[in-house]
Amino acid sequence: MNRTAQREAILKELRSVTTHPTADELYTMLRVKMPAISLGTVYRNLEQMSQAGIVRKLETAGKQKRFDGDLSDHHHVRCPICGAVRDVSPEAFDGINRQIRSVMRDLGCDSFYLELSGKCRKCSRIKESGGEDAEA
Amino acid sequence: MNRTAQREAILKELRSVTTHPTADELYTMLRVKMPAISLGTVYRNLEQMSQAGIVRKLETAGKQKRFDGDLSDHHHVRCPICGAVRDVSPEAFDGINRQIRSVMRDLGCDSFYLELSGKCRKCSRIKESGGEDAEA
DNA sequence: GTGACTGCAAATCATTTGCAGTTCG
DNA sequence: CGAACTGCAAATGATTTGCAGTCAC
Repeated sequence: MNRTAQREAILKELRSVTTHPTADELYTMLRVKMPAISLGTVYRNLEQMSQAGIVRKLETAGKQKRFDGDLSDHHHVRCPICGAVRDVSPEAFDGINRQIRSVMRDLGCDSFYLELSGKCRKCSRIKESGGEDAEA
Repeated sequence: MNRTAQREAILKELRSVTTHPTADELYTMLRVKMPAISLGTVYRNLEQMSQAGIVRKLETAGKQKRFDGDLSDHHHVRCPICGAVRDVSPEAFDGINRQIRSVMRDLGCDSFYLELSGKCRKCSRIKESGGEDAEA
């Protein structure tokens, strides 16, 4: 894998945020500094780096994939209204993860993905029915 | 919600299998008995019934959505090679689920999805590199 | 030099939607 | 009858891919 300005910019941008952006959110962010970058390149590099284990492609619900530059072992909360994803601190899951891994061993599984669902701050504020910018 | 032959056929078909079919797998299965049914109708009804809580739309990884007619509380194992989804018996997760729910309470979350990853029987047989009908 | 990579545009694939004609209650 | 539903076909949205020109090593 070669070093290219685009790849480095993508990785740097992804690592600088905790928002688990989608490919095109990243594309929009990147264009500020690098106006000529193309969406295809963003997709290609994210895919490549996730294959290489440099970034993580999240297996979240919702149609757009989200990416995470933080490779540490942690889980996510996804807002069912707007699709935003935030991290949960891993400590609370220490024991739980251990137990899940033990069950996995019996089942011959090799990894798992645990996603919580809970409204984000912004969407909690929006009372009832006033549903704005919804996602799946 | 009206009673229609299509809706009943879809629900009956979905409940008769444990394969967690995608909309178009279901469409193919249904056409045997009901050749005139359309894919759009299958999609529309699955969406509707999942909104109504009659069936479950799985939040699995992979691009195609899968559906489950079994509403009982259970988790899934997804084959990373072919995308097939199978159930895991809920007993092993009794204690784990309880602990997760307790953490969720602290975080203000209201549900969670846990997906294991493990090769299905068929894909395990395929040695190395002989990768056939892959999915995401 | 050549293989990896880029921007661009067209292609693909799953899913959704508009429409005009049925069917259910 | 009126609302909910259907089949069909066209539209949408995310992602992928083919291509011709560039860049990294």
